[in-house]
Amino acid sequence: MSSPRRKRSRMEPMDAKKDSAETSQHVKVPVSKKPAKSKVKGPAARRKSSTKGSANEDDYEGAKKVEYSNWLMKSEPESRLENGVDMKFGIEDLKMQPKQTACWDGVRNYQARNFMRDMKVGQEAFFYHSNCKEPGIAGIIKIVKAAYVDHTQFDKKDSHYDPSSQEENPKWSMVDVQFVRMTKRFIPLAELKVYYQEHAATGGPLKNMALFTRSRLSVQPLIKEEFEFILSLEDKDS
DNA sequence: GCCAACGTTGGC
DNA sequence: GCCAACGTTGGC
Repeated sequence: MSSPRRKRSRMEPMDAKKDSAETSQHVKVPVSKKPAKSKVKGPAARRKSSTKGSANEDDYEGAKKVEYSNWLMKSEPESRLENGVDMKFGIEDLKMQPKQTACWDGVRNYQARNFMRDMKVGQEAFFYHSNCKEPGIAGIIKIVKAAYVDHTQFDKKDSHYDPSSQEENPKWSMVDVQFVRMTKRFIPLAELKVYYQEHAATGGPLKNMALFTRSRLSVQPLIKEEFEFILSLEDKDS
C-alpha cells in the first residue's frame, strides 16, 4: 500500500453508494498504491507483467491454486503528502475509526487488487507499517467485508483517482478491515528478514515470504505456516 | 535523499 | 509481442 500510504480521512457520510454496506466508513487507508494516473486504455487487461504471476485477473499459479489463509497489508504510519493529500494511516489511525473499521481503498496494482478479491470475511491479516522509521508488523486486523468497488477511483479529487476506470466497469476494488489487536510486540522487518534469509538457505516457514520475494506488493498473501511462525515470534524476546 | 527492484506505458 | 523509457515502492 500503498501500501499504504494513504490516509486521508474523509468520511463522507453518504456516499458509499450502495456498495458499501454498513461497515466501512471510508476512511481511507490506503495502502500503497500509487497515484493512479494511469491510463491504459483499451484493452483493458494487459496481462502479464513481469515476473511471475499473473498480473491481472487470474491468479493461478500453474494449476494448483494455493489457498491463502491470511494476508499482510501495508500502510504508512507517518505523514507523507501525495498530491497534497496526507497518506498517513497507521494502526493507531485504524483504531480511532468508528467500529475500528476502515475501507482499504487506493490500491492501484492488479496483483494486490486480485489478492483483495480473494479475501474472505473473517480472515486475519497483519497490519504492516511501511515507509517509516521502523518498518514492521504492528498488529492484526480482520476482513469484515469482501471486495467491492473502490469509489475513490472515480473521485477526481482523490489522490488515487483513475481516469481510465469507467463506472460501468470499475477497475479497482477494496475490502473493509477491522482492528483486532496489536501484536504483543512490534515485529520489525529487520528481524523477519533474518529469519527469511535463514529459511531461504536451509528451509523454514518464511522461505518464500512475499515481503521479501515480492517486496513491493502492498497486499500480500500468507500461508498458514508463515502466519503462525510470525505469531510465534510475539512471545520471543527478539 | 539515494537507489534497486520492478510494474506500466507505449512505440515499433 | 518486444522492449526501452519511465514511474513507483519502500528500505536504508
